[in-house]
Amino acid sequence: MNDVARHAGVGLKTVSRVVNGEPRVSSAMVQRVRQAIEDLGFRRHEGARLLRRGRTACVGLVLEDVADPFSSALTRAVESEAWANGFLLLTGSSGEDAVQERELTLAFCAGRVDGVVVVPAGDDHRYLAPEIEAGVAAVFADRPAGRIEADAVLVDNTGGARLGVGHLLEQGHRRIGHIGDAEGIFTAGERQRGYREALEAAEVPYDPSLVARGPVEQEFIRHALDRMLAGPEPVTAVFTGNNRATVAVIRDLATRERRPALVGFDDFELADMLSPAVTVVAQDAAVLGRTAAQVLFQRLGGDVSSARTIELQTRLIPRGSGEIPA
Amino acid sequence: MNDVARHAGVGLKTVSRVVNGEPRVSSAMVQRVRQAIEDLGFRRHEGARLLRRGRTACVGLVLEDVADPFSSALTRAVESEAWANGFLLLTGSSGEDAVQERELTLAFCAGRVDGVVVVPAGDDHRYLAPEIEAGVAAVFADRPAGRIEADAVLVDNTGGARLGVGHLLEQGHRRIGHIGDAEGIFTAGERQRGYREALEAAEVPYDPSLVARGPVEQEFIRHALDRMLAGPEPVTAVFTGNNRATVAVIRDLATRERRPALVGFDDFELADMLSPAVTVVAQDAAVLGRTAAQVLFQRLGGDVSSARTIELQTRLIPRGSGEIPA
DNA sequence: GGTCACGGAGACAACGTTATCACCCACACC
DNA sequence: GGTGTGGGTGATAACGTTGTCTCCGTGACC
Repeated sequence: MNDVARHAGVGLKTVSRVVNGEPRVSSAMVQRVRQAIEDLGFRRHEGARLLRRGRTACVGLVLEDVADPFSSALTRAVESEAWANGFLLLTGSSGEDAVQERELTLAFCAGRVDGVVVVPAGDDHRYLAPEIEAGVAAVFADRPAGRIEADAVLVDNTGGARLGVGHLLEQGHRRIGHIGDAEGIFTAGERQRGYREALEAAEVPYDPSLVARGPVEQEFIRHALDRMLAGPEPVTAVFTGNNRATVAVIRDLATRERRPALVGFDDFELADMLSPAVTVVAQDAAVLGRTAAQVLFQRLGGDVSSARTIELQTRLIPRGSGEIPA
Repeated sequence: MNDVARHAGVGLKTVSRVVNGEPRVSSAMVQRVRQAIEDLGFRRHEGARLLRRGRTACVGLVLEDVADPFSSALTRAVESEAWANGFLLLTGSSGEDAVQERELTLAFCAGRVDGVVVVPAGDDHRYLAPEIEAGVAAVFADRPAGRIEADAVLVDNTGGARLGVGHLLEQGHRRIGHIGDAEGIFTAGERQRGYREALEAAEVPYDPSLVARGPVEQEFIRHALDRMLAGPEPVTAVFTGNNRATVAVIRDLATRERRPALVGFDDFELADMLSPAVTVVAQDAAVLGRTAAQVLFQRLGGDVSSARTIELQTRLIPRGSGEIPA
């Protein structure tokens, strides 16, 4: 910029004014400066600018795994919202690991993003308090923050699970198994609660031995189904707590004679093309991402009202796999 | 940092030294500074640091669409490579639009990323020349750069298509249709070339009326299949040029009586669970992303050898849909 | 004709780091 | 006892912007 100023024979500040399109510069000056910029191939150094201004125009997004379809839809939504606000988006995957989540989030904050959207893996986010204190906006998506007050955009997991299990109960099922994510994952707990509530509302006893929660590994799923389908009172239906589990169950059931009814939480591509087509409780990742980003930008825009939680609704998409009668 | 220095009663530079773990600081000093940092909750300002050092420790990734499974696998790979090198990753979707790609890439460069991995949408990348001149490393992934010299990591699209079409020819098919991405998309052209080469190698005449290239919209696919399946010599097999087209074709075929054999370029989740399970030519997005990132970091590490192009191999995964005899 | 307002321009200090250099002291060497 | 030598430390100047303040005209107003 110094070079430009010299080359145009004007003051440094005048160049700055032209670059920023500030008023009160005579058109002759503008011309000269423009020409000099052209000649020297000058480009404003964003880093320096933001050092001075105190903002980076970047927001961070911490996900469980970028490659997960739920995450990618969420990313897409946050990205387009960010872009619309003139912000760039940094992304990173926590791999469902609380330490990694923390490292990543703090790395973003150290890089001085203006805000972060976090799909938390851990349940203690006190580490973020100093950052929030320092002015970083933080919005939690899909799962709430642990041990700090913060904005969150969630899905009505319990209600969704009730919807899915209710659908199975309507078909006459009374022995309904549940396979969900490991202990400690917020959404999984909420969905299990919905499963239980639906059963109890229908006066079907809740049987803990029909619930399997653990890592979504083909091995784990196989054991769980073995157990549920064995014995004098095998399950006639299964409610899965996430789409990876749903797919794993479908894979496993393909190897078996007995095919229980199935309803899964979270939709996935080609669910309608399988036979039978898979009934799911759909949550809208795009809306989730968009909403979270909107809250974030409201905060960045100066909204200092107290933290709020938004809960999005789910909807049942009956496709057939839930309608196999008991 | 000034505050820390005052609080600890030491010089500014000493704080800097402690923060950066530089040698030649007495342990007493380290203690005092550490304490002061603790007391004041000091955190190094990355922006200022990088302004001084000239690097941002950020790389950008420009994709067609973050939400596409191919892209997400690629993202994941680039991300983990970046993270391993201590870099943060910025992502953005071009939406297969050359203008958007350019805007996004330049926005990354303006944000002073140290390098970019670009899955190009356009075919003219001269706009990147000044940036590369200015020291930004650029690696193209999946498709080559247009009108500039740059590193590229590609897939052997032509060979892959030959593989897929060859598989159909082996099953006795002679009327094989091809549905691929619109004109102007590099990979689509290459795959169509492979399709043609395979036919000619088998002395089957290449019939342009059996080729449909356009946007992956259900409507377009329907028309294409209508045409291919009508007339006195309908196709007995279809080779699709990308996974979105493959899925669209499967969706469409589900509504028809006549079911031609099908081989698709690019694998997708649940391809093995459909009936018939879908035979595909698989390309490894993770390897592609990892390789591109590795080349990028070699460049950032000071490798100034001339631009090179790496081509990755594909492999055929026979699952059944290609084995329907003519 | 003096003052006032205002448009146009530049000097200078900041933003928060790091690099360079100079300094001081202690110890070993001739 | 001078003279290196080298570890430990701090002043100071960058890095490339933008905010603030000042300055200089020019025309309008009393």
